[in-house]
Amino acid sequence: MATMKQVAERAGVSTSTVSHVINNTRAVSEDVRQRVLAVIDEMRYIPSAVARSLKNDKTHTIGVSVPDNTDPAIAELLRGIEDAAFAAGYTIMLCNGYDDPQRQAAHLRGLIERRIDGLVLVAGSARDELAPLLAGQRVPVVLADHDVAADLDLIGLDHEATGYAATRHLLELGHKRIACLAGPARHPATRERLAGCRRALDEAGLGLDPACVAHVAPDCQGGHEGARRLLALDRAPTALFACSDLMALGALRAAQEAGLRVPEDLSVVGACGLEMAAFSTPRLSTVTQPIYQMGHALTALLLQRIRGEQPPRRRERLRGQLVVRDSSARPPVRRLLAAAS
Amino acid sequence: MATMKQVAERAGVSTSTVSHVINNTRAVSEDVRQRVLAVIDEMRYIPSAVARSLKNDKTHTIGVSVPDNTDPAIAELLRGIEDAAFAAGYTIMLCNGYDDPQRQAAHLRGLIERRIDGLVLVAGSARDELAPLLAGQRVPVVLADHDVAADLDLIGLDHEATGYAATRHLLELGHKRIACLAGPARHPATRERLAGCRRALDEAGLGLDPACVAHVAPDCQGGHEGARRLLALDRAPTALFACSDLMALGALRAAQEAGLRVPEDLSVVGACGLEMAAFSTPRLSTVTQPIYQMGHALTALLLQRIRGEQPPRRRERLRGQLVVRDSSARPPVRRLLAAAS
DNA sequence: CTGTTAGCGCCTTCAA
DNA sequence: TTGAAGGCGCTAACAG
Repeated sequence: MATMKQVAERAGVSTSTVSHVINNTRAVSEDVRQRVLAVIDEMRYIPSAVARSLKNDKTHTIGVSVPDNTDPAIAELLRGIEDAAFAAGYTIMLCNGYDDPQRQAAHLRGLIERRIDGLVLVAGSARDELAPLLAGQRVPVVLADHDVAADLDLIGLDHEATGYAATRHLLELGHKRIACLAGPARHPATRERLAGCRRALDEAGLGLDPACVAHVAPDCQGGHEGARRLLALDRAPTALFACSDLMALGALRAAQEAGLRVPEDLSVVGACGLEMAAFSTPRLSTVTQPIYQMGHALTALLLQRIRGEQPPRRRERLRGQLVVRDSSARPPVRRLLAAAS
Repeated sequence: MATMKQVAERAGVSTSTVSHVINNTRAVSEDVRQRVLAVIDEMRYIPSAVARSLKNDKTHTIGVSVPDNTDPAIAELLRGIEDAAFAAGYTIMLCNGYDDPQRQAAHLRGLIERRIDGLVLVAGSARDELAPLLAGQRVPVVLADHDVAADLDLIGLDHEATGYAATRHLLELGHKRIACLAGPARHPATRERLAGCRRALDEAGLGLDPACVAHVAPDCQGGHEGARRLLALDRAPTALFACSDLMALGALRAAQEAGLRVPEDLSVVGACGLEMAAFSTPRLSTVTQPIYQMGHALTALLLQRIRGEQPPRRRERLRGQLVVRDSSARPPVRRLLAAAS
């Protein structure tokens, strides 16, 4: 791989001249510039960002640590991050933690070794392991959704509001017996959505029956299992709030298998706004989440910090929007009467 | 950020000694080693991979260029790549090309500047722009699925076999009028699946009616539109082979809206093996694809090349497997008769 | 307008 | 068992 020195020799100039034509960093006579450019082209010279980084103490690379890029929500976040980063000339280093603190810590260390300019962290459940690593270095860090430390920027989703909105919707349709299909209890997002659900129920004077909460894996499979369990309850719910669309899709299937029609016998509301949730049968009512924007905003903020600007500490949670489609409707009359009696 | 020099000073030794305790690269007396280690810990020293890279001409980083990480198949591939890379101590640099040659070329250049040790390339439709860049450098490159140059390793999917298997399945059920919901015609994968479909049809003496092929965007939306078009045909098909599960899901919805029951009135077979395709209503019959394995194998191969081993040029296409679920069945009798008349 | 030089942080002979 | 020194490829004073 050609080096600047070789280019300089071949063009009969000094390396600094080559450097300056490349970076437009000082006046160079036109004929020299042309000659240098020609040699660069001829030798297919591409400057080494690693040498540059060593000199400038900047890599123009940002680390992104996520639990699992296979989760559609994470994939969308990643896209928002990558778009913003690319527009600013930055490249992404991607790490999947799989909620494994060991692995996450190892990844983080690798990123720091590689001297990333900044980090977008979706901490998952493992906060404690990362704190010491982060503390020692002064790498700008922004948090996506999962909180880790109060003195870091955080842009997340307002899960409580999401849970509340979904549940209110069900309540307004007339449902009295509402169950919640929740993700793993250790995930804060799940807990918050559940809290929002509970608040709506409390306000309606109904309360959330602990038996009506199923904690399962946050995917179709999990949603399927959880819904099956909930639908087998003695006083089965007439409506389900699933904390994610994937789980909701699993629930739709469980309802189908139980011989229940959605929405006639059972209403289901999800949360996330996946594209395919608009194409399920029935089309899923859901609370969309501005995930792409979250990734984009997060990255824009991180880049500000990297540039040394000192925007005020940002801590906010974006709100989604209820989209009513075909999976939610008024409760069946019989059940309604039964519940009222 | 602490440097090795600072550590050396604080520990009262030379930098070379520090280097050697870090890398276990020559004998160091136990007390010195302990002292150095203590200082490292105290100063939270983390060695700089960029300096190391400059010296060793290795970054332990591999670039990954994909069309769009939001596509579930790509996300899965990415996961396979990341897993294999992480296990070997490598980190991923992710780039989304969005099928935009300009952007892809810019990304590739960025990766080369950063001196990635190797590249996993999902070329999308833009091959020509990348060739010159690749040619100049001698970065090991492995191709995922999309072919670009014959002298590069390629591990892909056997799309032809996939199309064939799906169509055979439909044929064996007794369908005579089979349509194909295809992705953009410029995607080789689409063309190959279509070719497999055509071969099966030809073998059965039926042939593929051009009117029965709809080229649409490879997502739910596209599948929905395409299916609507196909189902509105004069002699509507009794079965649909969708070149991806996402499109198949969209087709399920279109059928529903057209008042057709799946599989009683219409059979649908997808391809990919998404988790959620097992939870749709009805559950989708599909041809699964070993995408994770593809990513894993590709990366293992790339790492071999990076290490300088010279495994024989590899060119292969992995086969998926037909999974029959609930979206495919024998054609409706009336239509069968109509088609036969 | 152009060249010389000193390092960025690390590894690695070569000496001691 | 340890240290000194040169150099990886590049940038940025500092001279000329």
